[in-house]
Amino acid sequence: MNIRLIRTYLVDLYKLGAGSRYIKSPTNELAMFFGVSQQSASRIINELYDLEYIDKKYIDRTLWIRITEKGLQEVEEYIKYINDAYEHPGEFVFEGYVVSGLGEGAYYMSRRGYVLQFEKYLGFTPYPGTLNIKLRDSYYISQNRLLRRLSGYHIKGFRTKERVFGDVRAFKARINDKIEGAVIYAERSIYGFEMMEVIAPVYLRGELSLSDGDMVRVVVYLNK
Amino acid sequence: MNIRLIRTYLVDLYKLGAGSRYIKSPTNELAMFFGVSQQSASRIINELYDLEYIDKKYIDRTLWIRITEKGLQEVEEYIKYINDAYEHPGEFVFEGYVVSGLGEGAYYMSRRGYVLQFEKYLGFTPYPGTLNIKLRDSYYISQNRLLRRLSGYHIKGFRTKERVFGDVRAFKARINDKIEGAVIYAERSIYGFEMMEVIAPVYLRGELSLSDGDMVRVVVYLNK
DNA sequence: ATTACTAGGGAGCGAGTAT
DNA sequence: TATACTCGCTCCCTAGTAA
Repeated sequence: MNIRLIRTYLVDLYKLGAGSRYIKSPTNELAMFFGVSQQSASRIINELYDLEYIDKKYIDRTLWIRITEKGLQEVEEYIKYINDAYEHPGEFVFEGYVVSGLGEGAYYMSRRGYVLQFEKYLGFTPYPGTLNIKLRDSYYISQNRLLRRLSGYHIKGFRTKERVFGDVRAFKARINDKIEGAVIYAERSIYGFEMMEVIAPVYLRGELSLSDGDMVRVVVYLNK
Repeated sequence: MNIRLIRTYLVDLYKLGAGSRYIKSPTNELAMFFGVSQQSASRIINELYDLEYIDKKYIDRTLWIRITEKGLQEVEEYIKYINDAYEHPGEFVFEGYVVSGLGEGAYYMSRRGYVLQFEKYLGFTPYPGTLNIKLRDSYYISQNRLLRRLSGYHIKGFRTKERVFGDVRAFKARINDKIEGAVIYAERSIYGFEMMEVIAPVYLRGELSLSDGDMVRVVVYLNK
């Protein structure tokens, strides 16, 4: 079954109280609650059971169900996403810790081929260096994976005599609710989705008094 | 398209910022965000457009979309439901105003055929009379429609020489976070879904100092 | 480069009905 | 009375590709 449908049915079962105990759930009643036929309710329950999102048992041939741990995780993640959508439309909020990079950010950020485009698209001249952030938990990591697939500003790569500089994509962002900068994704990044690279017109570690391990909040604008 | 799917796609578009302005939405990017193919994203967008949940326009052959007023209502109602599920699992919360009934509640509540069953299933002897509540808005009304379809406690009807008393269904409930009573649904109710009838072991108007027009909060337990 | 049509397959649905 | 199987129909999905 489609994961989108699974989530909505699990929320309905959660609403009925199946998140904390077994509840009596005759399929014809579930059917009314779901807005489907009795047969579909039966099928849905059995599919959720096969996928281990719910447990079920029968008392006098009547169905009792309870959401499993796996199901609860799915519900809670979904509810978190919905709330986040409501509270932060058009933005992705990230939290993570400052870590030291390999120091090569300064070199890249100061290449004239990039700088001119950053100025054009982002409206500022980046401080020569990037702030590396290790995201706090899996929710932010999966959000980062998603963000990275969106297009944002397209900074074109170029080549010099010595080597090739790949494409970079950028999204404007606000760091610690204070400084306007950007998140950048190098086309061939050495980092996985648990890391973010942030640039700004100023030296962020200095301006925000940041040291390795400090928590940082980055709000990425999707349409700015 | 299935209303459950519609809602999830609308939430995604809302998250992308389409709730407050037109956003650039190339179908291949939407596809990645939705987790479907480019072709499906295109189809989904056009179906949402046909159903008037979104507006769309093209700039240089690229799609820009915005959620319509109708779409926003759908999203907001859905988010409200999800939050409610999270905050009140196993309960339906209602708010409404005290209104005067036709006074026939006292007569019904004191029929021995009903009283014995109320005692058995609900654990209290109802005060002879019902508190009539007119629900505050459409959200509560649709929730009441849903609740009424669930089974709850089944109080069987009976007949006397004079007339027939129909079946009644009941759910335990807490009134104004203070008194434990029940919501009852007469099989052949004269009221629509905008009304609730509440009973309790005590005289609610007296115990809670209620007059016509006062706001009342009823928390219905689904599994109690 | 971007949208969206077409065709084929599979998922999801309700009615009828066996158990 | 309850669950859930079968069947036929529709809806939904993707790949290929036209515009």
